[in-house]
Amino acid sequence: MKDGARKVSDSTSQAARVPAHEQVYQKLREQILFGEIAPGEAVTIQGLTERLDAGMTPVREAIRRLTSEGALQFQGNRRVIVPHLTDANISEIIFARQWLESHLALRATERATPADHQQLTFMDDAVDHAIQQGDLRNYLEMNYRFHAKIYDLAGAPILSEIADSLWLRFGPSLRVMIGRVGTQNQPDKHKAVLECMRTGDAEGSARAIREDMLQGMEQIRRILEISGDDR
Amino acid sequence: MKDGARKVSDSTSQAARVPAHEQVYQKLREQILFGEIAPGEAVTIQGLTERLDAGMTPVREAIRRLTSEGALQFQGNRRVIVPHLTDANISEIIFARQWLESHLALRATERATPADHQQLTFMDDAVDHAIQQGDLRNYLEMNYRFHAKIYDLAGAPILSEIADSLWLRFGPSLRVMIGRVGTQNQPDKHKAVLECMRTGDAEGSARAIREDMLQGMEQIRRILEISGDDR
DNA sequence: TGACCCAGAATATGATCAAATTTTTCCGTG
DNA sequence: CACGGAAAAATTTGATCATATTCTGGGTCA
Repeated sequence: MKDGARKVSDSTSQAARVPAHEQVYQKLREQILFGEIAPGEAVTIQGLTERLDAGMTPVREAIRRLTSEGALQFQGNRRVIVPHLTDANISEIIFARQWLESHLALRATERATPADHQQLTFMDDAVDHAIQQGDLRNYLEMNYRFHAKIYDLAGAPILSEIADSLWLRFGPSLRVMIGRVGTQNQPDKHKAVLECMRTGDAEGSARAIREDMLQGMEQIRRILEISGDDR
Repeated sequence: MKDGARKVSDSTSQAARVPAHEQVYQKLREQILFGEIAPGEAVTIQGLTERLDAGMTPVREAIRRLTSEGALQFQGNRRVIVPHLTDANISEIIFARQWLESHLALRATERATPADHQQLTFMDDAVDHAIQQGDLRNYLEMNYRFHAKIYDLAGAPILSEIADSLWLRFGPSLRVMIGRVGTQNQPDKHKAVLECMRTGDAEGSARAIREDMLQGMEQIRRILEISGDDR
């Protein structure tokens, strides 16, 4: 009954170890994180089963997970959307990230090895490259990976998860903001962070990361304030 | 084929508006939060379908949600357990709760009305009552509700969610701790918090809540340190 | 001790039922 | 005669379950 043109177990040869619901989760997560789904846009189960070529159950589970993390939002009735950020939301996120990013950067600086410094430098170069190319999607991804690497280095899994989940909340709006302002106008403090990490200046890293974060978040706030039109 | 001895829609008469996966989530969440499932204990899908008298799909979704929130943990293979807390975990939770609880208490103090003060007083009385009775389960629940009410008053949904998810992480261990120490030896700072809230001393509330939290968390750390045996 | 087999548990699909939104139809009014 | 709006039909989408399939772990036998 399941004869021919299905995709039984050939998907990625040896990637069969990863359960479907996990794969679906990862894919959907990235699509939200990097703004492929706009704030306010609806996410339907059946739409995703086609879009991601998956069954209904795995999609369902992925949606639940992302809803828990604040990346998606129940819409009273049983619709699910990518939430809009309110001004109050942004304030909360800024408040939380001030603590989180500073602390994680501080710990990361203390624990990072030269090899880690090099990896971070590569990532930052990739960010710069994406900026030059005006490659929006790649900019978002590389910028995220830079920060995510720092989270990872901090060796604080719980705090890292919280930071990650915050990123999921503002990711879609970040994309809107950059889409309007352009990648060119994105000054970041990554160079300063790298310098501090190399010299072991943990406090300095924390301060630089905090400023980097604030720049971005305030820019999001400004853009979303002006244009409440993206619905 | 759906006629006879099934449980089609008779479960709770008019509670049909709440989806099953939501109900299952709430129930399982409480069971974890109030320590009915011990750290290290396995949680099986089929076990829950019986335990909560639910279908397999809703149970699955509830487990995914709780896993996202850190209340459950994938065990490499496809087992799911209530995670053990490590010493490092506790440090992270303390760090996070220090700023979260303080900030939420501060905001709550600024926004609370006399009616809210009264509700909090009732809740604290319930805590005291549970302590006198030595009613472990009720103590845990009322203590949680006291804090949750403060989160609610703060009017900061994102931060509240984070605080809630942290509670899910240490809930099971809190139960272990109190189960060993007894409800009697649980001094709390709730009275001080209430007094500060009534007089509008926001900083004072923040400090008192922070101390209350620290007391509890350090006690958990101490107990778990001594006895690595609960597995 | 190591390989094999079996039981049980988890993953994943498709079918089926229910709810909600959208579209269509129809009637009354200006 | 056209327009607006309410009611009803139709379509779309979500919720749940029964079932088939796959994988893990443990026990047994050589």
